[in-house]
Amino acid sequence: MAAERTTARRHDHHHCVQQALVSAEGLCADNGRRLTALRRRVLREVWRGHDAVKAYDILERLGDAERAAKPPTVYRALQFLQEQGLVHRLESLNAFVGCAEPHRSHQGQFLICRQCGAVHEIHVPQIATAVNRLAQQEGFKVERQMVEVLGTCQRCR
Amino acid sequence: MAAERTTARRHDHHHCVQQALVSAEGLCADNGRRLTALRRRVLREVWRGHDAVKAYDILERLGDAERAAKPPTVYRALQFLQEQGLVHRLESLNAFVGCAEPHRSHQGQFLICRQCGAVHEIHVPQIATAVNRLAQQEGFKVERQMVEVLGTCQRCR
DNA sequence: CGCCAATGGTTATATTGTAACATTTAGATT
DNA sequence: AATCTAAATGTTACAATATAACCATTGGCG
Repeated sequence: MAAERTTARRHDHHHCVQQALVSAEGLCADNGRRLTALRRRVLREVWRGHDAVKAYDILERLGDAERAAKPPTVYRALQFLQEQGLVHRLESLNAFVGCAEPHRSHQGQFLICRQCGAVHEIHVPQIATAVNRLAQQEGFKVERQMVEVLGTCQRCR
Repeated sequence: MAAERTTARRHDHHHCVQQALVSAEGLCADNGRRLTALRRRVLREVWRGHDAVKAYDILERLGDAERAAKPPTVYRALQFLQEQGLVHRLESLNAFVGCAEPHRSHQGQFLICRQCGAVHEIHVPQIATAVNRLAQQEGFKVERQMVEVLGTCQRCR
């Protein structure tokens, strides 16, 4: 159930999901890309809670009893969603999480709880700034920044 | 050959490797851990250059013609080396890189060139500071920070 | 309608990583 | 030195993650 996966404090998770879907519709429309049924379906699964979701978990939930979904189906949808900024990939977990603010440009900074799996996207501009400054010194052209902080969230302590 | 893998500008890479091995010996001695032949061998392979090395690449180079090495052999050695702080795992690449300063405590911050694969470990205390401050606000206990910056290095531009 | 580019299905396989148990080895102890 | 033991390594088997390549379908367009 969604209840056991939603994290942090209690909240109306249905609202989160709706928000994400509406956001996604808008964003895809703006970009002239199609948010197909499959992609919406996958996005929904990613938004099952606020923790990271594995590709193969989505896969399982996608298939009917008779015919199971195949990996490329999910990976393609996930790639699309990533390109649109609708989901982030958490490299340290090999998993995915929905982006709550796909409009805002950001780099992907996360607090990840080892205990409960909650993923909290953060926005610390100082990090990006410091990275960019150093990169500039080094003559390095930044394309993507990933910041993943593993630890224990407030609730789990 | 090592030459084609060493990155950034020309340098005496043999010196890097020696440095790393000496460092490793000292560190293990201090910690009362054994730097066995196998572990040294793996560390050497990780230090083949300054780019990230994949576990299965090490694996191939480990085995004799007759009997190939098996995955757990490499993964165990890598885990040991990570625990000692002698190598870092690059989550975004599923690969490993030697740590040039295993004594200094740090969080693992890297500039990774997509072109040539060069991995440049950086030390930007402002990042750790900013992360820690935010984590504190959130009541989040930090255990590990990962910062991986993908882009293009000076040479490749 | 008929075309075509985008999307999704399917098969097969590559890559990455681990569990579980057996064997060997290095160092401590007698 | 012989013996013991914990650490290290070997081995088998498999789990988990991901992609290549090719085919079928579909949705929008002239």
